[in-house]
Amino acid sequence: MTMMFGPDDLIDHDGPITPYRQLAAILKARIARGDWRPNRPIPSEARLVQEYGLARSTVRRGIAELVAEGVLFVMPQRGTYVSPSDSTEGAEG
Amino acid sequence: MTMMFGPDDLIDHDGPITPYRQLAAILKARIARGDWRPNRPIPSEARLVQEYGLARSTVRRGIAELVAEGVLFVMPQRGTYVSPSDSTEGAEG
DNA sequence: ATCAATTTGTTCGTATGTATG
DNA sequence: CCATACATACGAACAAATTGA
Repeated sequence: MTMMFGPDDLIDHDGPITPYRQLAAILKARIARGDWRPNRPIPSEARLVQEYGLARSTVRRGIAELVAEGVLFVMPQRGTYVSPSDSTEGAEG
Repeated sequence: MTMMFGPDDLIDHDGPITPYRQLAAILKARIARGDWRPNRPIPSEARLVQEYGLARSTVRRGIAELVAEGVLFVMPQRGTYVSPSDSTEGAEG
């Protein structure tokens, strides 16, 4: 299996895949990798803006993608969190 | 081998070859020459319209020709990209 | 209660690019 | 050629709630 994304992967603004989809894929990969655990917050939108060099609207779009997938959930004025998974977790808990 | 087309080649509107085929040949030559790399966008349709003095429909027709050949691929609302080739491209990454 | 910093929610404007007529 | 529609991206500004001092 090949690793598609990493924590320090950069966004390819000229690539065929839209930046917000690239971000969604990167965040998804980082979650799967365990960078952020269930019920734990991911970096703030502002932090992701800095880290990946994207506009905030683009970051929000990428996050919205994962919220729609159930990977993330948002607590307004609090943060964006990794959804608790029903199958993946529970091993060591 | 001889170089048939170049970046600043012009379209011969009175010649026996239709303009859209001339454009397709020009673009193909420029890709082979390395003007645009795999997974990188070629100039926008509007840009090609200006550069070669063609109608947009003609540009689109020429592009469609190369898409059919697998030389280019289009990402809607994003751009037209050079297909990643397995044999035509150079060894240098 | 006041102040400041942080974080998500929302809207507006501008630009680019394809899709279609 | 022009006009319209849609999708995407960036930038800026403001609102609302949270947090900590």
